[in-house]
Amino acid sequence: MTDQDGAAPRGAGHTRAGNDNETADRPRRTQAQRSHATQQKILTVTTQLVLSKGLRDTSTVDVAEAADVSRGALLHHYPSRQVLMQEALRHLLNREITEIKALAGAIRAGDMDLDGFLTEMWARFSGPMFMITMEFLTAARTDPAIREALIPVALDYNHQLDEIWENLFPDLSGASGTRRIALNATLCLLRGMGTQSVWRDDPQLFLDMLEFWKTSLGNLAPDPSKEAPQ
Amino acid sequence: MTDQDGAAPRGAGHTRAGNDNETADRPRRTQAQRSHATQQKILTVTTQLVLSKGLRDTSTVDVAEAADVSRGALLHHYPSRQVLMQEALRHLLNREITEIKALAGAIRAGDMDLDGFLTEMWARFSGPMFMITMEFLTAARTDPAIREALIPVALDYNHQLDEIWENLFPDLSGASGTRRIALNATLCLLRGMGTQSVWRDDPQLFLDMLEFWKTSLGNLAPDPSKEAPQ
DNA sequence: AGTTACAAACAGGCTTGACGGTTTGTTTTT
DNA sequence: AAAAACAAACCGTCAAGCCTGTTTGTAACT
Repeated sequence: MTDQDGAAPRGAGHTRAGNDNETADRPRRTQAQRSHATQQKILTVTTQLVLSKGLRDTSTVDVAEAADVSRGALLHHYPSRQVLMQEALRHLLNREITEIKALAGAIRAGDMDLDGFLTEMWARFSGPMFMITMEFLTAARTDPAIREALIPVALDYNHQLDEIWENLFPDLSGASGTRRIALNATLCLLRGMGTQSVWRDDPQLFLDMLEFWKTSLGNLAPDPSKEAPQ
Repeated sequence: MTDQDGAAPRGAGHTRAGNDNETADRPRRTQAQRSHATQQKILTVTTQLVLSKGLRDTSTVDVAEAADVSRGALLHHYPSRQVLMQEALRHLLNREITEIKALAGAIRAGDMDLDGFLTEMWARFSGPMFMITMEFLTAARTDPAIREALIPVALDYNHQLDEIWENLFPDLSGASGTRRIALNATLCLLRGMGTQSVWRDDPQLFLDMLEFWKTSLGNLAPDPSKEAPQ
């Protein structure tokens, strides 16, 4: 929505001479550029529509109109609605994974602690990304195609968080089971809070829960007991 | 599906004598009985279809066929698809609330402790009821009608759990804030676990998370040894 | 020239709500 | 108590709208 592809006119190598008159409004991009720009636009618009209208109420007509391409063009790049939605999901989660990787970098560099990490994660789980994910997740329960597309990226996502968690709780290196459990419990809490926020408008309660959880986790790391080797 | 209403022939009070010949195959119910039976059947079948096909993929034709009534009859009782789904949601959650009340009774009677309660709740949040609820919850985000139907019953549901919680943590009577937060965090954890179970098949992990959380909650009650149920 | 990106029109299927007609139960009249 | 009038439950069909995927055609790029 923000970046119109027409705003990047790179009228590079004309193999063929002549027709300079078209350079004004027709940027003359390569095929790959055209394809990529169109596809990005379509996928972005698709996730936005899923956010605003819901997955099942987003038709290919809606997507084509919002992306300002013809339905023919849409079907050219994504031969069926199913493929379109699968790709939109992968696009969304892969983008999210790269952002999570940035977080991991900050934590490794010592620029972020557990508190900041949880705050950041809550911002994500109460934001648009999670809501879109929930649309797909709900659909995945009864739609095998969505489910198949969801599982690998979700596993990748969780794996990234696992690495982050390892840096946040180095003390638990022996009890990897406990760390895995604590991470997953934390994520489930966030997910549950995210779903609650759909119908419940009580930001303070959510912050309190986060604080409550942080103190619970705080008891994990430090001294109070030596963790058993296995 | 399993029970045909014709299997319960209650040819009770004939105000009018005569016509015994019809009692064999025509039970002769009152209007109210007919209505009630049909409506119950429709609502039950609707929730079952939402569970198996998803909310948006459940058409009124599906419901009519599965409930073994004509579409005309369906539209007579529920004048639009929207109303049907709203009523199905209320039906579902109200039934759930009565079951929760039974749990509350068991806890008041001392027949159930925190551990048992959490196990029971996890059984619910990983079962069909929660999955159906998730369908409606997801729809509620973008569908105001569903949202309006959801909020009051959800509040009622939470209120019932609040009373249960009060009996489970009598020691925290002073810090009602903490208790409320702990309850909601617990529910959010369960909800998150429920959503995870859609695509993740690792029962042991879920049990471990539950155990993890139980110990965390155990630290809440100041005195782990003695809690006097007067 | 040949491939790729895009556009527009079309056919088929599905869904929803409306409508007229039929059966079943209830009330009123005699 | 029987008949008649009424109301509610129920059934089958219909038109309109939407969505999907295909097909045929045009412009752009290599």
